[in-house]
Amino acid sequence: MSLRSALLALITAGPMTGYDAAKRFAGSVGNIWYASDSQIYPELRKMEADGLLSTRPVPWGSKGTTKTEYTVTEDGKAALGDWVASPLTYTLERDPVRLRTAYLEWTDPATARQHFQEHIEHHSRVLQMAEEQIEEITRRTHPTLRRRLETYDDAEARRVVEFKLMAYRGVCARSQAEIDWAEECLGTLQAL
Amino acid sequence: MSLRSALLALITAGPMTGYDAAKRFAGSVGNIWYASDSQIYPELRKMEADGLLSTRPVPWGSKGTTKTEYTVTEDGKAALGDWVASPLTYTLERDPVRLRTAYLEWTDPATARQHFQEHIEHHSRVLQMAEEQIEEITRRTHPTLRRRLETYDDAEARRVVEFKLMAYRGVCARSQAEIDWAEECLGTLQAL
DNA sequence: TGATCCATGTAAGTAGTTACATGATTGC
DNA sequence: GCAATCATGTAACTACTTACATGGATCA
Repeated sequence: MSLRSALLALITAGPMTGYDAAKRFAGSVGNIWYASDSQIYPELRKMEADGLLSTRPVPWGSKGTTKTEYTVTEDGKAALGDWVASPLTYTLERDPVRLRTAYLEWTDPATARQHFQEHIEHHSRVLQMAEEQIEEITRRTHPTLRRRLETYDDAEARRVVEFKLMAYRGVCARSQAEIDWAEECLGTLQAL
Repeated sequence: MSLRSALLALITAGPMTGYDAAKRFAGSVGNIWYASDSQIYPELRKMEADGLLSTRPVPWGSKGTTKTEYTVTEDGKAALGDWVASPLTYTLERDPVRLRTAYLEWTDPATARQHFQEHIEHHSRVLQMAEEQIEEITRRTHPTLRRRLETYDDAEARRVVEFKLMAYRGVCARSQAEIDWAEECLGTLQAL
């Protein structure tokens, strides 16, 4: 139900169409919980069917065509509240990187080195993304956040901003740890 | 195909029955790539069908019953080699903890605090598990590793051990980073 | 004789992936 | 007139989860 919660949380920032939701998703929550457009559209419909979202057709173009605008219902807000308050279920480790690392004796040193280098590159990209988000959140230039903050007073807004920052600081901390680890491994590899 | 690779890697330590594989899995690779018994048994059969494992019935009990012993074939070893050498595909972030964190304004401070405390508890357990594994690997008392090392000479064995250690050091580094992050968040929460 | 291993699954369901599919609109 | 963006999906597949199911062997 994470996708559902992510969408619910996103749309609490304000009513938006499916397309708009998909775009905003990619620029905000999607950095933390990735979902493809082909997952988002059907999920929105299911959420409407379940009463978490209400819809309103809004005209689009000149030919009388419409697009669908979604708004979070009271039930939707309640569901979001339930979700944040429910205990997280931690699934047991399932880590492709560590799995690969544990059996690197089955390849040559050059390939092993490359494995760690790619890990560093990947997490450098993630780190950069997270730092950009932190920047936009701190300066409150992030479009979706901006919209969300309109409905809060100053003290509440500070709280809202702080939680978003915590999340991305976590992403940074994690990626930095991954980079440090991979660099240490590269060192050990040399010595081997 | 990670489960398949994990099983392949496990059974390169030496021939084992399905039950034995499931038990050893839980005590070794399973710490890095969890799988339930109900996933393991059918996968072993599929791997046999695909020629990665060969089987031999071994008698069990007194009533002429048998259990199946699996051995990695040459094809299986080749597949394992291909897998370690293939580039890892990094999927985009999908992080339930960060997702939850980003929307903690939808709950009360006490629940928010609990969220981070549970995170710390979870990662403390993971950290402890990884440290235990490191201990057993370093002292070479780990039963599956011990069996694996029989087929290697001293220099190779050192290399094999080192990769296992790298993997678990990664698990430690990650969990430690998670704990540090959650503790920092608890601090920020107080100040809020 | 009862608990605890040993031994091996199936069946139904959920979540997510990959690839494909289509047409209208706006701005240069 | 053409590209980019707006708008919205479906279909087939893979991986994993949850819950259930069964019976022999060993040992106190």
